[in-house]
Amino acid sequence: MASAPATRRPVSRARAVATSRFDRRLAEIVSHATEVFCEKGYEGASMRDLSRASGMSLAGLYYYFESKERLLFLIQKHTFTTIVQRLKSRLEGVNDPEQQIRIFILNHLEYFLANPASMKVLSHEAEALKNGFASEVAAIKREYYRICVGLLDDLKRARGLQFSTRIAVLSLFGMMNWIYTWHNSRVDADAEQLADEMSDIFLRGVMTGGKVRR
Amino acid sequence: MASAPATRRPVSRARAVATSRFDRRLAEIVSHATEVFCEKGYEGASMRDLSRASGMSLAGLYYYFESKERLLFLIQKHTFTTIVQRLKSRLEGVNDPEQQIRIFILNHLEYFLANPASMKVLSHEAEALKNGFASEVAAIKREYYRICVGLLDDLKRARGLQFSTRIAVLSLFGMMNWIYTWHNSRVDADAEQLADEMSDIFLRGVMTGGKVRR
DNA sequence: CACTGATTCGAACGTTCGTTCGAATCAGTA
DNA sequence: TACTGATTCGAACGAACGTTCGAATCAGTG
Repeated sequence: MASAPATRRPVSRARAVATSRFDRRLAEIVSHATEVFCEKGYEGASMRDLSRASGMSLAGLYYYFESKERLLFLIQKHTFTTIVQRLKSRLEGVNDPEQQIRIFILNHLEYFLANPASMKVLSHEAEALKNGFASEVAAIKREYYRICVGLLDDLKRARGLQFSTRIAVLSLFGMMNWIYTWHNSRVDADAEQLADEMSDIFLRGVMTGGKVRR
Repeated sequence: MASAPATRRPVSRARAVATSRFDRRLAEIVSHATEVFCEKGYEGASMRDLSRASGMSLAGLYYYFESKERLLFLIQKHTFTTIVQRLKSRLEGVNDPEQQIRIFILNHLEYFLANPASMKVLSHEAEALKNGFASEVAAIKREYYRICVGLLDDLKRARGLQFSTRIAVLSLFGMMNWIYTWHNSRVDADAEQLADEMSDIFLRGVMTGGKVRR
């Protein structure tokens, strides 16, 4: 999250207090905006919608960020950074490739179900940003993708498997990210069980040798 | 596809000719609009964009459909209807559940890669329609979903398997539909090979008994 | 040719869009 | 208390939005 007004950074002597006040308010706005973007889509949501949702005047919002696009950027960057950071800390000390992949899936789904609006905005509005904003988020995405590729390559090496890592990783992402289109917390399982079921399907699918056909 | 101007149906004596002329022109517009919706999103694409892409004046477009929303509806309905129709004809005469599922996947991916723009608009703009338009497309989607559930239930019965059909079907849809976010025809395999790889992952995943863990 | 309905378009409608600006208000120090 | 920078807002900007309308053009028949 940023820590300066959209226009000019206030060099305040009471830095800690002023900065945190600003950041807290920005975080509130980001949170409300996430819900609105989730519901109406980035293009479909107007600044006036965001104003209404956050209880702040239209003009007031621009004290916290310089454009609607930057607001989407803040949401995506924060969400993606958090999920990668949590993943790294969870993977520490685990060496078995299969366990690592199960952790990858669990981490992804737990965050997904705990922050469905953020994750929908991240998944569904992936093409909405342009130029600098887009490339910064793309860099995080690439890192996240690379981590998963690494885990799968480890698994292949450890078990002497043969399959296209690219297809496998992207299929896995598809399984996981598609959830935003169907998950209903009132009828569907929680993250842990969902992660188990998807992990089973994916890992068996990728680890079982020989053709299933016939 | 419809067969009447947006406002009032022309009761022409040369029905065959007039109707087909109208339909041909509408199909061209739909085709151009699909590309534009694919590239800029439904909300992000303006009627002026569609006018430019199809080479017809802004006002002229409204002779062929009564609103931007109805145009999206035409795209989605035609795409979905076609894919379901092809699936049904391909499934005829096949009885083995595993083969049926492989056909389901192949049919989906072949259409996906042959009509990437249509399928992206279908997948990505699933929530853009409202009320009547939305429910008509939702009905086709439900039928498509139900077919896949039926095939998987058959497989479970035939092989004595145990897994959540709902999770399996939706995971499979995720794998397949996510393709629009990553497929690059210059580096990725063709539909047949892709379908084989995804079928292998999915079917092994769902058919392999016992825990893989440990 | 004249006639008719199908097709196309320029121009404009009223609305909403993202953003800006200057003035007002607030909070915190001196 | 007076002062200062942080924060908020009403009002407006020009641009772009989806849609409409009446007139012009086209194609096909008599």
